[in-house]
Amino acid sequence: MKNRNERLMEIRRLIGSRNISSQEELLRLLEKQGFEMTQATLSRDLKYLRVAKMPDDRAGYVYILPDKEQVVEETEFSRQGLSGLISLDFAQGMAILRTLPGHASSIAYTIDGLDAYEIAGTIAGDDTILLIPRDGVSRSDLVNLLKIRMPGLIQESSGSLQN
Amino acid sequence: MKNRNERLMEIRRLIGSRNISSQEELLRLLEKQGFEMTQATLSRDLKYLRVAKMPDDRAGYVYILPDKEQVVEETEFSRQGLSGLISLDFAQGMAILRTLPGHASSIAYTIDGLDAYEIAGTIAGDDTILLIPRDGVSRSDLVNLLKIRMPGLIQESSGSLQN
DNA sequence: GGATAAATTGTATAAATTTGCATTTTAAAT
DNA sequence: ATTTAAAATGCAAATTTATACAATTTATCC
Repeated sequence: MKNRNERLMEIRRLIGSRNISSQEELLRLLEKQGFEMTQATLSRDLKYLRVAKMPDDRAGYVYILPDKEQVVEETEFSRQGLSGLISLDFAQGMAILRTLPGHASSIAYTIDGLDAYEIAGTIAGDDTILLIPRDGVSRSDLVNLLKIRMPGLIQESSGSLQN
Repeated sequence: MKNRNERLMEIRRLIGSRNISSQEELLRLLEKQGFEMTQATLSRDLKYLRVAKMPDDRAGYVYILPDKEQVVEETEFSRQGLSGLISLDFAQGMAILRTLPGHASSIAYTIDGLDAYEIAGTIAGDDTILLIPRDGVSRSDLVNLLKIRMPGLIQESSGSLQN
């Protein structure tokens, strides 16, 4: 199971970091990183990750990540098994964090442990965390807090889709 | 050439107004509107319009417009008439739906299936749903959305629905 | 108008993606 | 440790999408 999650993260990282226009192409990149799998599995992974394929002037078609603020990369954090964050989104003054399956509560637990003033509380499901900031706390306040106090959790952005 | 532009507009309209998951399906809808064409041309049109195909929980795959705006359409919820909603309230910019015991997740599931822009996400417990609207979405926007796309869910007589 | 170039489309086919089914792997239960 | 259930994966086939090429339509220029 650990392998699959690592693979999912790597897929996100690759798609976020360059223009990829077919599953075969992505498959080869994954092989270079040591992941062995078939195109069929990759198709399922992309579906799971909600990766869309969009027409593009330059490359013909490119894969794009569905989320806005987001992406994660392997760091000390993920080596400790603490990461697993897929995306970070804001709505109605709150933050919605999507994670790999089963990772939400452990991440939320760690966030709670920060005892940060900025965070009023969190609610975690299986793969989603609702983070409620205190009144007056801005998005960037929150992002900065997480960047500083939980390095590795949030990675820099990449392309986004609608919404 | 006038025909092509009309067709492109109609394609945008159709994609924006409902969930379409294959070019064949879209092709049939276009034929109903009096547009005659082949799948090859449609493929080119979609590329021209930069329409992306994105995985979706309910529908498998859905075409989405590169920009924004989505229209509404009737759902199958109306036929099922399986409400179970008790009340709808607003607090902290969010909507709190109370349901009959055990009904929350199924209703939330259906709401999620709408893929409505206005709704950033939902969290369902046993008899409560927390619905998080996107920034800028008003109470009446939300109520209207639910009235239109999930007819039968909200009873006009329900007391707590003042906009 | 008539000739020519550019754009659009259909046909047929290639390429890419998804999926049913069987198998293997992993997790859970006793 | 065994058994049982659930999840993940590969393989092969089906489905879906993209495209090369030829034919057609539309625009442009004289």
